[in-house]
Amino acid sequence: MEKTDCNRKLLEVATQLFSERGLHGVSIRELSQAAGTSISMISYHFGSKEGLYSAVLQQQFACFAEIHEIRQRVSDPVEMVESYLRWTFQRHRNNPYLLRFYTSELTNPTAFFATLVMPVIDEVIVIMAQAIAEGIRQKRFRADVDPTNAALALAGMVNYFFLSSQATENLISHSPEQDEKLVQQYLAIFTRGVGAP
Amino acid sequence: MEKTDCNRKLLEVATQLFSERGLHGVSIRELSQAAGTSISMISYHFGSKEGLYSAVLQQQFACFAEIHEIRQRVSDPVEMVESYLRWTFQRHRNNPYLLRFYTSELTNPTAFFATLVMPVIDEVIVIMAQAIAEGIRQKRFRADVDPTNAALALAGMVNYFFLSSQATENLISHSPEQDEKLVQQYLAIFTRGVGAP
DNA sequence: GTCTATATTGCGATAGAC
DNA sequence: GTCTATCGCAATATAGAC
Repeated sequence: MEKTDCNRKLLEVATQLFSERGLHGVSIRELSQAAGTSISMISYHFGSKEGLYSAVLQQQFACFAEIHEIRQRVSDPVEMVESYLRWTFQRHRNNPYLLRFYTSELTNPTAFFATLVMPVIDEVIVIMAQAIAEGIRQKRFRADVDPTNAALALAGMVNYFFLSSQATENLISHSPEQDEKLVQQYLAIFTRGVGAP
Repeated sequence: MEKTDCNRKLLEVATQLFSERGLHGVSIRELSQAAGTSISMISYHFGSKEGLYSAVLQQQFACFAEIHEIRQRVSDPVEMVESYLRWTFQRHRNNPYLLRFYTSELTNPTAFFATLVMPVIDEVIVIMAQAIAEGIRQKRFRADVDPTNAALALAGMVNYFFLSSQATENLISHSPEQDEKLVQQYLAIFTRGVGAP
């Protein structure tokens, strides 16, 4: 293997294997073998197995920063909800491993949860809660809606579609062609749900 | 330790430890030590570490069968949604470990996912989709709502509240005293969201 | 930068005494 | 039914050659 192509390949296979079986479910033997390199390359490039996991995690969660650009571009609350939904669908489509790290860290947090995961999740929730609060101020959303709780409900609806896909593959199509239809369904449910009468 | 009190104690500590760190994150040494017994008791009572994990899983997911009683007792679609929400809150409150096994199995499925987990999840989704379809037939919900997708959205809203609790403990109260308020918020968002105009 | 070989620790499972 | 002791193996990490 040439130069530090080894580095890239390790990150690639680690992303898949860690996402499928978690930090403890994969050995550095299997990782190095799947990457077509030797076991010592993990320590050399990433310090340790946990160092490799941490590098994967950082790569996975980098896309959450995009929420800031969206917030800057979109001012209308309803448009913000629609943008969030479409962005979230695209995020999961562009990166089929993301949700596994996301939920795996939420339910069985590793040492990196507090520094790498929780901050970016909170940022998104806070920004969406702000958008919803703005909708309430504009009297387009009901005054008795709790912005943070509504933001969680919104995130829950869309993320659960991907979270449950393993269990519901026989009940509903998960084809990307349905995505825009689903965005509109969730948008309709949510905006009518929190909308002023 | 007397008689097969050992059995009970092992199940108890295994439930906590497996929920926190997953099947691969806990060793039988640690399990037996935490249970105040010896390592060989796991093989003796449960065959293997995986056998113990399987026993825990069955115990955890037994409560999902309660959905059948609810369905039998409640005929009104809106009432069914409210009953589902309250039942789900109670399920998570009665058993703080349930959601971890639930999502851990969804994202990093073990050998038991297909037989122990997926069937009970699907049952709940199917029953709720039936209730929503009935609401559409009664023209109380909109005709353009997809029942299965709406059932997933409903499940997503409420489950995500618990799923994200580790990340959002600084953003929103997770005290049980708020539960009824949250049930009403989710009920309002969902029924208005899918409701006929 | 990458390999092979190895040191060391911890794993799951079980044999055999009681 | 429960224990101690141990087997065989796989784990992470690293030393040292190239």
